[in-house]
Amino acid sequence: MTTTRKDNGRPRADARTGSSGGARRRAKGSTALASERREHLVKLAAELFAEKGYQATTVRNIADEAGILSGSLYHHFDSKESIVDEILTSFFDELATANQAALAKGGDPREVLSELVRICFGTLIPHRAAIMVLQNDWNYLKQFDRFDYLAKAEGETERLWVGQIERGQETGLFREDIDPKLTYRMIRDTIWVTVRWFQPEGRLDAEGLADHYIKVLFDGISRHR
Amino acid sequence: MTTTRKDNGRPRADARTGSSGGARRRAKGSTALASERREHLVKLAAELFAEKGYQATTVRNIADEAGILSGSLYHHFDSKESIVDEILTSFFDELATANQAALAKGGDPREVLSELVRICFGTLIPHRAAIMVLQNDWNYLKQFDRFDYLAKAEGETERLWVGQIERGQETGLFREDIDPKLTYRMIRDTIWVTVRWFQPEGRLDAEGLADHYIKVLFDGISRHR
Amino acid sequence: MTTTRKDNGRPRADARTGSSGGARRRAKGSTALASERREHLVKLAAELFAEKGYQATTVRNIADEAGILSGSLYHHFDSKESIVDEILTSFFDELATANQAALAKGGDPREVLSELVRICFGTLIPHRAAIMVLQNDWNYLKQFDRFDYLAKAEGETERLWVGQIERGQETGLFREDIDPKLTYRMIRDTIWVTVRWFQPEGRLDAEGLADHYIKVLFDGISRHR
Amino acid sequence: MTTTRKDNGRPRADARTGSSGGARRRAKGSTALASERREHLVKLAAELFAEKGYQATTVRNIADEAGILSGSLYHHFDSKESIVDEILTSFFDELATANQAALAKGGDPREVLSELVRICFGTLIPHRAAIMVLQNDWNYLKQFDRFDYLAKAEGETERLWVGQIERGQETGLFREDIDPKLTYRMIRDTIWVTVRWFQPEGRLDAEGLADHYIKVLFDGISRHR
DNA sequence: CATGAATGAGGTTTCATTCAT
DNA sequence: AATGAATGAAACCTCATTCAT
Repeated sequence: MTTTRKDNGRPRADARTGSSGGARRRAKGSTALASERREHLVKLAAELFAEKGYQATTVRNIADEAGILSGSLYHHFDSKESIVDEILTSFFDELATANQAALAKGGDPREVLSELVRICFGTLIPHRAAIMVLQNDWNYLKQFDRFDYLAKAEGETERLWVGQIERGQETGLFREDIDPKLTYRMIRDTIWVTVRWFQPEGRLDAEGLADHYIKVLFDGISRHR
Repeated sequence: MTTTRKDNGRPRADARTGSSGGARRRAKGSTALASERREHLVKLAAELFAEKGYQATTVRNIADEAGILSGSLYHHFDSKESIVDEILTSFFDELATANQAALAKGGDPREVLSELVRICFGTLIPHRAAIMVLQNDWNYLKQFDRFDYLAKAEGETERLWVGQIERGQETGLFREDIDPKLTYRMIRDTIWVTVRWFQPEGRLDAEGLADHYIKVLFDGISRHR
Repeated sequence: MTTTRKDNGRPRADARTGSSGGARRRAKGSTALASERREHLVKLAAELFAEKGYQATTVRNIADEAGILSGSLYHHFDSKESIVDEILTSFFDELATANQAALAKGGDPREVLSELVRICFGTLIPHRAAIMVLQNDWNYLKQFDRFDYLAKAEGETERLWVGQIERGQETGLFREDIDPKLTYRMIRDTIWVTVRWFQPEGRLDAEGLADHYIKVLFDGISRHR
Repeated sequence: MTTTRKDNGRPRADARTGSSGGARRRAKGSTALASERREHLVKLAAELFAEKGYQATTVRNIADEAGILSGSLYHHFDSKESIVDEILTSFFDELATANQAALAKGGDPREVLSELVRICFGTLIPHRAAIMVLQNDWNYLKQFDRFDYLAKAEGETERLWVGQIERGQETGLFREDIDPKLTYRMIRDTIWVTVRWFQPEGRLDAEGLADHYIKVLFDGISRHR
């Protein structure tokens, strides 16, 4: 996972070259340093993608930011797509891991759901770019086979959430008159979409946001006696 | 408002065109028919923008869909921007009008807010494209001075909603421990973002969605007593 | 066959666009003129391909020759590949037709073979570029699925020739101790490869070349009795 | 000839390097081993050139095949050109030597010509790559001054062959009604071009091919009484 | 002897837009 | 109202080559 790679770990559908492709080894020394440079570039790209959008960010923009020529980027990455892929993969991997942990920890559905919400809000700062890209450019990216895995990952997450909501209904914790799937989607969207206006330096930090949302989510905005 | 126009009625801060571009409108013959053709083209463009995104949709895509050549589109529109402008303006105009009406009708904050929510969900179908563009491409479009008016309109809407929430808190209808502005944003985002997955033919129609959401919004997902 | 087209008549494997692609009609008036311009460009490209090779010729080279910008070429053609495709298709179509005609005319194998040889030499001038490209760049072009049809066409031609040689052996006209397939290949290559040095203005024209070759082919270079 | 060299022994008309590049050779330690490594690399490159063509083969392809990075190739070679140069030189040197030997051996023109033909076919396997490159990429390579020597070498070979054919006509061995130069070219091309489809493991080996061709060449494909 | 990073030039292609007809 | 040709800028990407380490 931390080796120097150009193909982002996923198999490429590179039909044209065909022929040999035999010798692409590399395993030597400076993996760590190479990775550092690479990660730096990814970070620069991520910021630009978040700011201007994936499509509107040119590879020259990225290269300029890094102080190199656009062609030089291709020493580190296969393509513009593979940069964004790396950003998204990193996000999804971390999210999946955290979700699994929350589930493993156990607790009643309300506790689990709270934890899941907190996890989501918790990614807002470290994975701001990934979430921004997903919000703004997913519609564009989804057309490429390369990103099919994202839809799959989202499907699994949905199952996880919906499962908890249903369990909550069965155990009498949650109202019966809400649709689990619909509710999940609204929760999900409500959280992620905050990335558009959320400012870490603002009045509320991510945790504060989470608390606020959990409050509203479970009990609504009405005053209950 | 219904004349054949190329400049979309709004003054543009388009430095490039300089001073000459002022008087390009026409007043010729079949205004009505021309307008019809124009609206048809806008509708085609809207669908494409919604499907593929504004940036990813080329003027050729639009022209192809209309069965004409891309250059011919410029008979009807100044630019690609002015097409999307038209789509967005139409949406915002209608929304503002409806909002004003809801306010004028009066009622307690809970009733007004319910109505505002219903209005939002009500635009999901007729203005699907505009909302989709706003969700996916706003980050890109906002960089152009031309679309500054959208941010302004949004600001006004915010004031309107926040006002109602605050009134609800003052009159004891809503909890004191929620942040009005934050709450507004979450409501707003939650509603609009549904455009991404909402399918009119699905289990729930827009009205059903609205009912569901209002339920959760006011009372949360927890079972009370 | 003579309509204005960008896709060269063959289906493209354009997976990415997917979506709509509905309206690419065109059937109107100036087909003839459009075709003229297009054919002119093809001719310019053909000359360059013949002179410098397909790979070494840039679309900018072609555009320069035509006095336009490289991007403008894409108003007429899908891609550089489709230009060369057009050149090759035109050659193969004509050759296949002529071959069929020669076969239909009948005659003993020696007569038919003579005619086939003459046909090949006859294409040397009008289809110089296509033959040159086939000689020099086929190894490169064959890797693209798009050109699979060329290999198929060549296979059919081979069957045709080999059939005649075998018939010649059966009827006692040709020696039994030659391999029909091998012989065909040598004849074929010997003819086409002349395109590298053949000069229409030289001592021998294409017909002279053909006569000379037929002489050697049937009776060898030895003096017989 | 066997020293480690980067400039391939031949003076380059390479204006770019200017005056400095003259003294870059090395005379250090393991000349023999270095030479071995070098030859190995040339062989790898040769295979790729033969398979994909010179232009289409990138230095990265070659480096990949060798399991090193593309930049590392420049430790062994001046440039991509000097690699192919080495391949071609080796072929031409060997061919010239063999041709001289055939001439020195003497015999009547038919015997000499047979031997020359056999020599050509004999290079098909050991110098497959060189011949392939000459067939496919000569048109491209000839534009560089560096390869002028190839045209010169070919000129000498032509004189040699044509001389034998003319001698054969004078001595009554060959028909008078064939053009010596034309005939030479056809023989030459017919032989070399087989490299495109010749498979050592196929029905006929190189010698078999030579026999077949010599048969047809001298006596034609017709049955003579 | 090799790496890893970068250069710089140039490649094909895209696309909003213009304009004479 | 539309065509068809072209522009011009810019996009992504490739690749031979250089060079400090």
